[in-house]
Amino acid sequence: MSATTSTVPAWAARVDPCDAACPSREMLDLIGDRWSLLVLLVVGRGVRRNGELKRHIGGISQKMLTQTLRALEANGLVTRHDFATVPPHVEYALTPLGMTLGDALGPLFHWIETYHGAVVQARGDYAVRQAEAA
Amino acid sequence: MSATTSTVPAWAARVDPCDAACPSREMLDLIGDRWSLLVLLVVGRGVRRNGELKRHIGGISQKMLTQTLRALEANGLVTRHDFATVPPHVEYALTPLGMTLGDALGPLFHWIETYHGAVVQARGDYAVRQAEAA
DNA sequence: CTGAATCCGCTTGGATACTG
DNA sequence: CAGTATCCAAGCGGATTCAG
Repeated sequence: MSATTSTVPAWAARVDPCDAACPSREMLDLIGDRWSLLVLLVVGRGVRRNGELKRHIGGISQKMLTQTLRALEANGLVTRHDFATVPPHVEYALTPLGMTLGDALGPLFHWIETYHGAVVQARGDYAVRQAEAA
Repeated sequence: MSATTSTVPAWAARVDPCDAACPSREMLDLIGDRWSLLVLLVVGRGVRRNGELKRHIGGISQKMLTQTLRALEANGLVTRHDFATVPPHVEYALTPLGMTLGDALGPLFHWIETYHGAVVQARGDYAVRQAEAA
């Protein structure tokens, strides 16, 4: 560790957002929307069919579900299997690549569980501080 | 591997997106925007001042930088220290809570580095498949 | 230097109706 | 059941301007 600015956490040194061409940008865009992580999660749970997914992910519209699934498919994270039957039957599943992403997301979900309470409280404290300042 | 649906990855069992009141929803919303993760990352790197941050995070506007910092502050992830001097001097830093989130994001950043190439290739393959189908 | 405030275009995303 | 297409409102977010 050298002197100057060096106290950089390990996790912060890995990507370079300064560079617009950096993978972090487009990858962050892919998962940085309202539904991708949720869909990834539920598909990872083994929910495979369109209707089931829509019922499981409360609040998602058909449009966004399809759109999100297509994006995930286009990026090699989920597979889409159309049985070409009548009535239609389509099944989605995670690819091996998608599963590795799921694994990488594990700590994040764990953090959410663990620290959600702390965030809520911090939010309350902040609101109080704002009120006092005003 | 058992037969029916039971093969649920460990990471997929942790949160319940079905429940609109589930922490996963609001937490996912907080980080699921264009800039939050980036700002969190750069602040984690020790970049503390407004101007520096804007220069480091290519493409971010003053408006979004301030807005994002305020949101992170309101959720207890970063601190804002105003030195109340002329000219103005303000410094941002991660809270301990913010650092734990950074830690939880480490595997995700690592995944991005590791599998970015695979995603790009998958994207190419998908495009080819689309072209052939058409 | 830090940042608040305004204007405004573009995208996001929901509701609905329609197809196979 | 699965999915597309269209319409349209809301808000995200950038550029600019003003202030302390």
